[in-house]
Amino acid sequence: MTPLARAELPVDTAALARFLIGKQVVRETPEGVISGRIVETEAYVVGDTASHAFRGMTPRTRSMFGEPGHAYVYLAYGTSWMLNVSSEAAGTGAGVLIRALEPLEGIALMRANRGTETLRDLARGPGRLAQALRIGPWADGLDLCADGPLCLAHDDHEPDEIGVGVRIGITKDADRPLRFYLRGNPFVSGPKGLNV
DNA sequence: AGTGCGATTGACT
DNA sequence: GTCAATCGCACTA
Repeated sequence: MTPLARAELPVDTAALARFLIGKQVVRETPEGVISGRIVETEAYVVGDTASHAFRGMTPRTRSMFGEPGHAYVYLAYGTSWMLNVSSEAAGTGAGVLIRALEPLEGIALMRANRGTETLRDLARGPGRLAQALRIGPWADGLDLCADGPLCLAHDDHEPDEIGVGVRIGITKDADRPLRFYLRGNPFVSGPKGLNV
């Protein structure tokens, strides 16, 4: 398993969000490897009022302002951890939210982490994804382009058709087409009809 | 120091 | 379909 090289990541946030569709997230735990294919992402771009980075760097968002290809992990609604990939040049705050995975390896571990047997529910949604991979605050700032407990990787799978739509669950800047997903993939989150 | 509010989820009608 | 849980953060004063 070779991590994605930082040099091959598109600098532009929306381009990176699209690029990451079909790539893999690989999680190495003491119990074994967990991996999944990225089937849904959202871009939080420069100048985006929906982005946590919009008002400048804060203690929480510092990872969005570092080198690209690092994890930005935060807690949403006091209940769910979110995994993002930092984008743009160092000093610029932007990132890509990984919203859903198609489980590949370590499915038994994912079931144990999630407390459910339902394959479709293991990593469909950003909070579920983080729970399935046991991603928490420890991963904030981690380099995702290096060997380690969590990284991004290539996938040999044939590229499917990528759909574009509006982002889910936000109120500000809600009309921008910054959500990317694999058309028709059953592991894409969101209300029915948003993955067609 | 106080307060309002989410880049969600799961339980329930 | 509706709705509460839950808490760290950023904004106001």
